Amino acid sequence: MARAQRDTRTLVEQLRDDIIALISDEQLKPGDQLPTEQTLTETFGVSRPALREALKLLEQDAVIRVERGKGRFITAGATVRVERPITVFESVTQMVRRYGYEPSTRVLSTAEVPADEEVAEALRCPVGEPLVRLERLRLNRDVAILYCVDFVRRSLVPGRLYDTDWSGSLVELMGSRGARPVMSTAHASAVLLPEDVAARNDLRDFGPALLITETCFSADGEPVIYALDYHRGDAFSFSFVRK
Amino acid sequence: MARAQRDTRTLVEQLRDDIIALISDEQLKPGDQLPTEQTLTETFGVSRPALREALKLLEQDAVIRVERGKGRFITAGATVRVERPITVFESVTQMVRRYGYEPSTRVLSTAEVPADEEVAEALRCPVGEPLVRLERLRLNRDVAILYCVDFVRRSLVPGRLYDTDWSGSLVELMGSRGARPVMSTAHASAVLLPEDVAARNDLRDFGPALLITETCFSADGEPVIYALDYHRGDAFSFSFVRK
DNA sequence: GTGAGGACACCTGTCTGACAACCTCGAAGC
DNA sequence: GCTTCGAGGTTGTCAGACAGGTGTCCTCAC
Repeated sequence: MARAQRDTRTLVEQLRDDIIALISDEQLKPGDQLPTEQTLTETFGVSRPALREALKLLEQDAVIRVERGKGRFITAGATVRVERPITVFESVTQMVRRYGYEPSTRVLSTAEVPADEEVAEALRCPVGEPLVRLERLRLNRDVAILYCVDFVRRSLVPGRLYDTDWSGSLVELMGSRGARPVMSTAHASAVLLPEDVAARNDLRDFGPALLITETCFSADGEPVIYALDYHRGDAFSFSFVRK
Repeated sequence: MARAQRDTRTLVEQLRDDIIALISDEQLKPGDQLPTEQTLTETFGVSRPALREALKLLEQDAVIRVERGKGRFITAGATVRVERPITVFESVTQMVRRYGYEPSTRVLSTAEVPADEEVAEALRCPVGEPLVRLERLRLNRDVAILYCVDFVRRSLVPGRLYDTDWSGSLVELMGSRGARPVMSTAHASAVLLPEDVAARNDLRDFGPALLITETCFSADGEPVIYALDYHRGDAFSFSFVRK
């Protein structure tokens, strides 16, 4: 009862964050014991089930470890955190801005193409399905930092291709069409720009690229965008936690 | 009570997996409603608190979404899964094997070096701290696929450097020293092999490399290994989920 | 004095029952 | 036809209780 209800989050989520704050405040280190359930319920003024749900979340997050009959203990996961990991979904546009770039976008080409096997599998559509293929380049102060190829189902973007503004965030665009991507599966590898692309766009000095091949899904689980993003090697570095 | 107790996992964890199985069995799709708490407690023969803890875990995993007063619904996260994502910690040795390679390891150099600023910050030790610098190459059928540089505190591997077998998994080695890494923070970027390394080891044709810079932590939260792993671009591709 | 055993306190795991807050939808009243 | 109200369904939260594992300390037998 000792708890403000302004917060729209559920009690459990507040509790989870409160406990993290407590670990930080008390400077608890890996191996240290967390206060017992009874103590915590009293400190936070909540019931045991609510507290236990919050603790369970932290346990799944590898922040704490539980030993029956003994107690709960801080693990290494409590100290190992990274800001804005690549595993949090965001649009390429957002990501680029977050890196401090304010890029201009150059639309290299838009075309209606039939789905080949690779794209068809990713977008779960028949081979030959009409798609829009979008080819773009993002430049920061006239330096190309990102070369992107995107595929979306033609049926999701009806109308004439040149009536649409393709220079903004594709995620936003799909969002306005009622199919906003909210998560994705991705693969990362290191490549060079395709030879013809480098030649056509004067990108010989692009250097090694981090290629992220990403299939974006909308809230109803439908694949919406299939994207190949070539990140200039010396312009991007992605972080993540492994546990 | 309808539940086998052989399983050493806690009831909640079994429940979480049971619910995932149920989603799969019933072929529930994103947007579909999950059975209500009451229904689920009856089908699984468990209490509501236990069930709720399991549901909370799935909620955190973005498998389900809850709307108060309405019910729980499947989200895209239920369908979007990836096997063996890069976000699960494992040793480089394990990872390479998982890719189907059976590489030989060539130890290029071992040396005792003082920590420079970059490494000192990662390993949270003073600049100048004595470290072991280990330089290795992994070859698959005589093709170099991975070039690794590792740093560990000298104090963790006492004894003469050449008395230690450095050709195996460094994670295992540290494990036998009581400091087994269990998680890490990592950064990925695309680079070329350092010029001198390529020259010295006849690696001109290595091509673009996916560089993963990783700090590995032991269970007690101490940084144990600082590693630079250059993955040959055409030999590796890492997958992960973003949500 | 010493070692083995048991009683007990402490902790987490699980269950039961209850009430509050929120949503939907239909029926009653206007 | 429209609005209002209320009943029923669903999740959010709480209180209390018992079960089972762990560690400690005391006692008792030797």
